[in-house]
Amino acid sequence: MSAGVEESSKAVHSALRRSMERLNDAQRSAVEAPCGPLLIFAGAGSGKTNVIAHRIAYLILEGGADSHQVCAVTFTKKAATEMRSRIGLLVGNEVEGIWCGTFHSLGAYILRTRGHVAGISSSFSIYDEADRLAAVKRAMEVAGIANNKMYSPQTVIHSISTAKNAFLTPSAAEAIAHSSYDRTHAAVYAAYQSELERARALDFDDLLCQAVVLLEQHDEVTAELGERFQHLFVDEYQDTNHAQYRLATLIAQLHRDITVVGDDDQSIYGWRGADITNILSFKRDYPDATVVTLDRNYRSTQTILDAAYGVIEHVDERAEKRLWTDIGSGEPITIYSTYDERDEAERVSREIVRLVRQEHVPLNECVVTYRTNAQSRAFEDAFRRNNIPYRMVGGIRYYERKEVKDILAYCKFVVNPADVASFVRIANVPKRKLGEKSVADIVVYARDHALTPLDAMRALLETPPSHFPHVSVTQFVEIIDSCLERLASLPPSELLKHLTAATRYEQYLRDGTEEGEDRWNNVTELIGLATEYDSLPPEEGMQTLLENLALASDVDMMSGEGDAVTLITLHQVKGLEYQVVFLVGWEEGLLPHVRAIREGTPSDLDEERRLAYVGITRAKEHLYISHAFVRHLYGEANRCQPSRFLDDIPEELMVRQQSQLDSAPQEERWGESQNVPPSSFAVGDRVRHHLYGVGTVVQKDPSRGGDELTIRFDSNTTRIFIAQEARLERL
DNA sequence: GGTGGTGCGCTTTTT
DNA sequence: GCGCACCACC
Repeated sequence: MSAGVEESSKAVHSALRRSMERLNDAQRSAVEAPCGPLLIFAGAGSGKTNVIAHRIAYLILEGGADSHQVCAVTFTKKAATEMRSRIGLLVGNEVEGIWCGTFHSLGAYILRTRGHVAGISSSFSIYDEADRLAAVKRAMEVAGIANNKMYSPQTVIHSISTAKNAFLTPSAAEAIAHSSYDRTHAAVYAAYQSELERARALDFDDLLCQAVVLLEQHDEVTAELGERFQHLFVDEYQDTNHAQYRLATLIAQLHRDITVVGDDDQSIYGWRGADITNILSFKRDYPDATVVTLDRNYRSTQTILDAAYGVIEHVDERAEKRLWTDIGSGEPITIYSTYDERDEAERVSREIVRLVRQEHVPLNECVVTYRTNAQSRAFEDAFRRNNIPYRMVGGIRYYERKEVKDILAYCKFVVNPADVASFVRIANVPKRKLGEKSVADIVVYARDHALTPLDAMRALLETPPSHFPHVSVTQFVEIIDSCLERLASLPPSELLKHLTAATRYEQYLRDGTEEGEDRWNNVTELIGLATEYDSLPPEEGMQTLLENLALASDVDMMSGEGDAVTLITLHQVKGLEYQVVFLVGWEEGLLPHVRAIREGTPSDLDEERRLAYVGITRAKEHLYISHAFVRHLYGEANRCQPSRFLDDIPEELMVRQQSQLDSAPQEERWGESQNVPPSSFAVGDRVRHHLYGVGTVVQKDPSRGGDELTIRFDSNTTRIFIAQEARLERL
């Protein structure tokens, strides 16, 4: 080692020591805990990522561990990127050796590099949700099951996913089925799985489950991997499902150096199979485990923490902990009682404008968070009306746009010509007179002769049946062949350019409309994205590009550029923090969601509660919570009661702002009031509403809480009001 | 085989 | 209130 390198390594060491001086006692004990099982209960805003980064840095710099033996698993790619850069600040270039990624990418990595011992092709495709749906539909056809109310693809997908997470093979699922309903699902599962095998494709569940099966059946691979990843770190442990739990356990089996970090209070993925008992019984799995609780919060005011505690303390099964801070109590929480979702969005918009103008809050520090994606609409409209820039996370994802999916499907098909889902998607895009019927024929021929769709087309061109679209198929095969020839030599971005040229995709999209331009822009954006993989060996670059896009989440794609308010769901906002947080739609039926109330178990309600908790703890300084008395769903007006969770926030922490507009007094809970005298409005009356302007009463229905008036406004919008509540002015 | 109309079902949350 | 699936017609 040269003197220069030694010098710089000493500098890094002292940087780490200086940085560790800033940790509190609990954080330091977590960082310095000896190798071996370690459980860190890390409350919201307790400096969790910082602690993991320090522990890994400490392990490498002070403990002499090789960075190549460190594996850090997170829940999202964004978290992985964040983790990697934090570690990099402490250990410098050493960070390059660390394996850092999501559980699904870990599964993909294991299967690509070692799957061959189980007969898994290293060029397998990853089927996303849409591919999976299409495959289930094909499987239902093959199994002769009609798509009806009894057997919808959605319920089948759910059954298959549940079966996979329980490590049931199709035949095992069939064996334990004790109703014709279950047997039918098992039959579709079997057809679906052979559909995937033929396509050399794995779905999201397979990435985890098949990796586990591989390790369980091949001790030598487990041992090799255990050596490779001697130090395992798992973030968001409360969100791990059974398969992820087993994967982590298998990797850690050899060296037993596993650090898990999580917060049972932030477990919100139970519906997706996450098992909160994984974290609660870590001590049972590893009796010698060290347990550290981080309960000092560096993010929020005490008011916000107390509100959060008020909501979470009612959860039955939780590890008791209460966050504290020395930041001070700060501002009270503002509660907005609003008329409907439009009013709610308008109030939030005006407050954002005020915050920006008067309190100089950057828009980037404002977030609006809701339970369901559908709620974003009212806010998009209001923000556009008020000229407030916003960015929306989720909704129509970039990589789910048709044109992006089409181009990616071409790439997937070139990399893996067995990929039926991709083939079906692109066979006739752009239109080349290769219709549904012919495509189906090719797929069936491929299935019957154990060929890839590509080879099936070649065979069919040799001995074409009657009415075979010879010219179209030849054209298509030529395009794919031209890409195949270049796959090993052209970098991904160049191959994409060749592909768009060969398919005349630009001409196809740029039809002169503005929408066409947008769509072509999405394609060029994709080509730009692909250049990031150009430095890898071409084929590997393409493989990695496809894998990263398949496993990217919305939050990963969220750009931090530009000054804008963020619109995001409660699930996706976990892990993020903002100066000002608006929690909207706090109504019975939305939060908690009807499904948790109606057909759910008490633990489903607890999960809703934790969702509320996650929302509250995102706020650094200002927290606003709003609810509406009327909410439009499926175009219909629904009366709503404020969420029960509002009752659990101590009254002295909040300031209530009733819409002075059009709602009844707060004490009077909606739906409780009876015998409201009929209103004096009649069909045909001309009225004025302060938000919607002038309109005509077109319908009047007496209801429990007052007369429901349907009013058609001159602006052409129709709204339903409760006559006694809405401040309507007769003209 | 492609296009355009109608009707139905749907919205939790996502790697 | 919208998107998608199905069907009738070109």
